[in-house]
Amino acid sequence: MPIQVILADDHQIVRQSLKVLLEREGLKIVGEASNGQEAVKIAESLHPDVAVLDVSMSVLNGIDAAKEIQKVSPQTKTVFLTVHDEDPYLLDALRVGAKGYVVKTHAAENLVQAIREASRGGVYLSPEVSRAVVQAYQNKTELSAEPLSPRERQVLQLIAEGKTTKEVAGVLNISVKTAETHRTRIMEKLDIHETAGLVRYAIRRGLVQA
Amino acid sequence: MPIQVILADDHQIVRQSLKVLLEREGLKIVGEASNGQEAVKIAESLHPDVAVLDVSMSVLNGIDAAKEIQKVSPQTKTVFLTVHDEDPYLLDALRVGAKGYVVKTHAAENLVQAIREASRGGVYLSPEVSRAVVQAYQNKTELSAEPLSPRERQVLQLIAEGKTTKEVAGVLNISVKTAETHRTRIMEKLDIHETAGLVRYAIRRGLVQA
DNA sequence: AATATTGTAGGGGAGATACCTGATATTTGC
DNA sequence: GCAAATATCAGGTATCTCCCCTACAATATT
Repeated sequence: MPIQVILADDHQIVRQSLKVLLEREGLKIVGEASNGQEAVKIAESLHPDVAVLDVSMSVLNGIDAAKEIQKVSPQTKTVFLTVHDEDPYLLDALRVGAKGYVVKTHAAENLVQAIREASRGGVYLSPEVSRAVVQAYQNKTELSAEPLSPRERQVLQLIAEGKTTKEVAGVLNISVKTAETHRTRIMEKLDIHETAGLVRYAIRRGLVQA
Repeated sequence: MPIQVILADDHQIVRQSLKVLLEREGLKIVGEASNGQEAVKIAESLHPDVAVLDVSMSVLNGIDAAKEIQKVSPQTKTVFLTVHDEDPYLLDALRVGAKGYVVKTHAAENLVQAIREASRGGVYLSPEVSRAVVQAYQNKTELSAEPLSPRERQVLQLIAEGKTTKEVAGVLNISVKTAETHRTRIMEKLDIHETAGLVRYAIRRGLVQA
């Protein structure tokens, strides 16, 4: 039985291409998502073996999506596929229990290998990033903790994408007042007190692209 | 005889995937490049019918690469494949004689169509961007790489730095209403309607740092 | 067991933003 | 030289932001 995979990437062309490539390798793409929220939904209904997630996606980023997916479909292993080879992204990924981390500049074989490895319970990291992990382990380097909770990060991302508080509430299916509370707490924690500052912070953190 | 294509994208995985997809459509991928400089080299030696170029690439970006390719292989048509759907990028592309402009969030069929169209001397633009071109033509607006006046750029920068309209007025020694007017016109020109969008634009344009 | 954090929700209010209309003087471009 | 763009200023309004406060249940943490 082929390994069942879902793909989440906000670029449809990339998704379609990956699908063709992965299916040629004998993997079964059972679902596609153009953002993290969609990915969580289809993971919940399809319970795939592996979820391949881009880190930077609109509405809900890959990291937070992975956390959600763990809850709604614990057997699903997560493999990140991303353009970011910087430590913080990798460490975030590991913290949410990633079974694979593949940088887009690398060969497609890496991704295939990561999916296969993840599906049988193993872990696969792109060469450079595994070097970073070893180094962090050796130095016992603590990762600078992101002060925001997952929900807050999600709200921040939506704000940075230009959503009003009302729209944020709509997307997340919560009351406007709750969205406002999140917003307030984000500003408090980051000590940033205007939208512009939040947007710049979100871009630095990679929650949204400039 | 199949259309001969070269692919340039700094993400190997994306390139490999696209290759598989395009070849399934009967196109012949005769070369690959991971940056603009490489793309120029292989265009020079292979003289493909079409060069598919990502706009953002290291070493030499897609726009400048296209210019070079025109010189070393005049018969090669250029199709841009990019994540950017903003006017300035499109304009740059058109200025260097692009025969196609496809946004990555769109379906792969668009890319295939663009390549086919370009190879037989036509032009193909993704729906949104062609809308922008038509609009610009109708309004006789210049699809300006920088549609803002110096003053507007200055105001935008202050906004992106987190200043309120009142503060902007203070810094520039103009009335709040004038600052407001500038803000309004900036939004009009850029077709961006929230602060968050303005900030992202300003960062992309390099007016402020994230 | 006690405390802190998170996610949820609400009341109320001052100020900012976004959009509408209008105007006038100056500079710029063809 | 005259039209277009630029920079200036103003009144009005609906909506949104940002801040103050409270509250409670579910987790985490200690």
